[in-house]
Amino acid sequence: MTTIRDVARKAGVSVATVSYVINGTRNVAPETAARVRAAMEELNYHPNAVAQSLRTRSTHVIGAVISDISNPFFATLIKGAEDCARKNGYSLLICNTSEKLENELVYLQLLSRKRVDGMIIAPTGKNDALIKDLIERGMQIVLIDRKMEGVSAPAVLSENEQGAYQATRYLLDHGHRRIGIVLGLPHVSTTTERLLGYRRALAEDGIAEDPSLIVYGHSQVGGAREASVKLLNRPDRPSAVFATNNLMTIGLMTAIHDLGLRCPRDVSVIGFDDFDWAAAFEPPLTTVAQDPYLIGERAVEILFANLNQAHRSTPEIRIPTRFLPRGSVQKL
Amino acid sequence: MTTIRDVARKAGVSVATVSYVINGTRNVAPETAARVRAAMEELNYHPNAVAQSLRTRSTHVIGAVISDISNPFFATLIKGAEDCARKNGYSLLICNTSEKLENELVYLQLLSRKRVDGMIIAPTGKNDALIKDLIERGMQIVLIDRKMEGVSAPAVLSENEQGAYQATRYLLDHGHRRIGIVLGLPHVSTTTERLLGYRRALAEDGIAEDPSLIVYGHSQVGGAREASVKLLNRPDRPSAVFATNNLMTIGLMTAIHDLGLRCPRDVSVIGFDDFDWAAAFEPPLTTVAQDPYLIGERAVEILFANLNQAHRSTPEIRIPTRFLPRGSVQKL
DNA sequence: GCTATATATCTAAACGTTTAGTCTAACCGT
DNA sequence: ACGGTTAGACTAAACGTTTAGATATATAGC
Repeated sequence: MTTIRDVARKAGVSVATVSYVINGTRNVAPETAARVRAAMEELNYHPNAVAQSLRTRSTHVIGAVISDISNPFFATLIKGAEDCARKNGYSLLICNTSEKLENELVYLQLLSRKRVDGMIIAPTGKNDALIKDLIERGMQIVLIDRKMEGVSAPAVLSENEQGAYQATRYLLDHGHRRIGIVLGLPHVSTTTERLLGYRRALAEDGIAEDPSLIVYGHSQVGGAREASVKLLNRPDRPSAVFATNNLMTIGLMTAIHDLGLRCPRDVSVIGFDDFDWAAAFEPPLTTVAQDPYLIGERAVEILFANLNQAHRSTPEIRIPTRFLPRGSVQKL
Repeated sequence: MTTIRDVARKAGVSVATVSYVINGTRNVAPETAARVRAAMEELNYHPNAVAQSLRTRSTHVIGAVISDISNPFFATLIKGAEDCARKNGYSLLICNTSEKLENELVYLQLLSRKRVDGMIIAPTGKNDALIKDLIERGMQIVLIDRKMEGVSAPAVLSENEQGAYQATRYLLDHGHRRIGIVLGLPHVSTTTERLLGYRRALAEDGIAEDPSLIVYGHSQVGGAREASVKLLNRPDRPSAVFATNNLMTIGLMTAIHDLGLRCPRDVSVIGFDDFDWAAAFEPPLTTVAQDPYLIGERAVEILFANLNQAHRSTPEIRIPTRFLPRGSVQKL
């Protein structure tokens, strides 16, 4: 690999001068600059970003800690984050925790060692200690999708309560009284917030909550399928089910299919999260659409804003959801 | 940030000794080691990976250049790659080219400057020069999903020709004679290979190729929808259509839906790529399933193998596809 | 008791940049 | 002609590690 020293030698200048023409940080005579550039060209020189990082104490990398990149929600979120990062000359290092606290810990340590300039994190939820510690020692962190009580970091989240409320409200307005809900992981904020919205709508109509209608799929398709089967096999089967994320929705639809039921004839469905295929197949799915791309984008925007300010702000940004009525809900 | 020097001072030893206990590269007396570890603990010391990289000339990062992380195929591939990378102590830097040559060039330069230890690349296809150049100067590169003629790098690919052949064969066996095909990007190897399989099956039955049945969606849902609408609006509409990747499939299904047609009653469909939702909605989609997770995993396995060998091998690995007959094809 | 060997530790140079400080020569105004 | 300014270039220290080689001390063999 050719170094700045090689370039300097070839151009007959000092390494400092080469550095100045690369970065434009000081005046250098036009003809000298030209000679340096020619030398760089000829030697096919590319500055060593590792050395630059060591010296400048900035890696231009931001770490993205999510549960699972193969989940379309996070994949799209990361796309938004990456697009925004690249525009600002940054790259993204991705880390899949699989919702395991141990993985999250390992990754946070790793990113910290790699001296990333910041992180966006969808926390598993049980780990405030390390995150707090990182923030204290100056690491820039933005929470995405989920928040954590007690950590003072910006967070970019969906309007979960409102979205879930709308979905439930819609079902109630269509005459449904027994409404099941398939939730994801018990202890993350998205789950609790969506449950809250569901409850608010029910309460509004004076419907007593039936605990047997509230089931957890633990954010896995298989788990959602099992939970849904149990839910749908009850003698007093709900007439409608609200699945609170895309994996839950797939599990629920699979269960309906496997039980030989039809949607919406036998059971109405609303899903949280919208994707291309939701409209293209039968039934066209009624969904509460989140905007994961925007979440990712806003998160790194905020990260950069804080990176350039001495004092950091810790806003809680809420990205609105959109309710998309399609064909998976039947009027009773 | 606390440095190795701080630890050394606190433990009353030289920095070398601290380094030795961190890396276990030389004998150090047990009690000294204990003292050093205590100091590290107390100071909450985490080695600076940037400095380590500069010195050891290894970043433990591999670059992943793909077209679009929000495409589930690539998202799953990246998951496989990341899982394998992490097991070996490596991280993944992701780069979305959006199928644009210019982006690919920028990213390859960037990764090269960042001194990644290797790259896995799904090339846009028109850019052999830079990739060849990188390989020549010692960069470890593994091609994924697509290959490039003339570059001597390992490649991990699906059995595209065979998969497409099977799908077409299946349609022929079900009595279809006019079979449309919706292809992705014209110049990438996956497209040409899948077209080849389609042709082989048709030729086998002595069916003359009808160019009007071969359309391109340019690997975008919108493009696929438009192309499909044109295809299905022909007076001599094909009785079956083969969509050669997941985006094409969604575009095709959307077109069918928008035209008020029903699948499989009016038109039979087979898709390339299988995903959770393909089985859960109506019609349950008959697909040729790829194994993107395995592609990603094998790719970084090969990368690591070559990283540790003086002489590198450049195998072309083919990952088998699985044909999954479900409900979207009608017998004529 | 002496050499040979093994063990534990240290010194200092490197990895490839950036950048504060210094130097030189040219230019300017008076 | 001379001090003051400026433009352009250079020197060298620093960023935080690793590691080859030197040094010192203990252990063993005879």
